[in-house]
Amino acid sequence: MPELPEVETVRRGLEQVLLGRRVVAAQAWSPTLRFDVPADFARVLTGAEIQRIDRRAKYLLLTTGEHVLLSHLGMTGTWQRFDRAPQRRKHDHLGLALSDGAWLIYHDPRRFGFVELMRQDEVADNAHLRALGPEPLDAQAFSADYLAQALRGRSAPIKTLIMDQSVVVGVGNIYAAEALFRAGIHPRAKAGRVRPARLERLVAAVREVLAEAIVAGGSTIEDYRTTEGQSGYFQHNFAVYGRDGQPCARCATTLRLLRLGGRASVYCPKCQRA
DNA sequence: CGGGTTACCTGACGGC
DNA sequence: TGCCGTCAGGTAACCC
Repeated sequence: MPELPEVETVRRGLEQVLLGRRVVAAQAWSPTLRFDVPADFARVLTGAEIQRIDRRAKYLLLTTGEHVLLSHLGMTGTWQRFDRAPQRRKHDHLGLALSDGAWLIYHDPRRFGFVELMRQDEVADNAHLRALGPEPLDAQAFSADYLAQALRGRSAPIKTLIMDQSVVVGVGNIYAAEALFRAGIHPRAKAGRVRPARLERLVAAVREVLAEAIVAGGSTIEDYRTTEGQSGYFQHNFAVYGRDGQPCARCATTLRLLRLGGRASVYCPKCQRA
């Protein structure tokens, strides 16, 4: 589900919910998500004060005095706030009771998400975080020059590689498709052969589409919700994602569907060229 | 190493 | 109604 704009929206929501409150009780109802829930989840978080909430790539990092809770939402994970202890629903896996009486619940039907606990000094070499590429909204780190160097010599489709979190983070299937449309690049173009001027457009398009989607609170296809349970609304602005068979908004050509690495990839055969 | 496929899990939807 | 196949915002583990 959630790509960078959705995770960033959740991060902002969690700041509202958590900062300045204490976790008075923590519970893990499910022993495993994608991976095992840490056995000391409840012990470590009970009594903790969350001092900061950061996002790196599609990961959320909740920092207490000593520990960091790493959370990835997978495809269908949500962190949702309730005014008071809610009735436990199917697929509610984790719960945090807060000092203001609110509860924060991690809900994830497919259980592709996961949480991990570590000490602050272990963050830098955490296996999930270590190999990540630059943040796309960091203009210094994610430049056309950087991207050209990262893609040099690579024959995989450009779409596959901009979704590769070691090349650039935060871009998933929706925003890859949207950014490639905006940049006029065919999703199957061989990554190492895309000319510098077009990489320049792609870098700009990635940044633009992500920034617009953050403003819109992300995109809700089905499961994604903010901490307040709201849907995002960027899905109303999709130019290509989920629109195969419909006319291109720019040139009216019928949008086509490709499958790359098992992922649906919709594009305009006229506006997007290899 | 790079590139490609499969697996993880549940639910929704379409076809029969 | 129900069964079966397919698909879904991600990523890690395999294979060659």
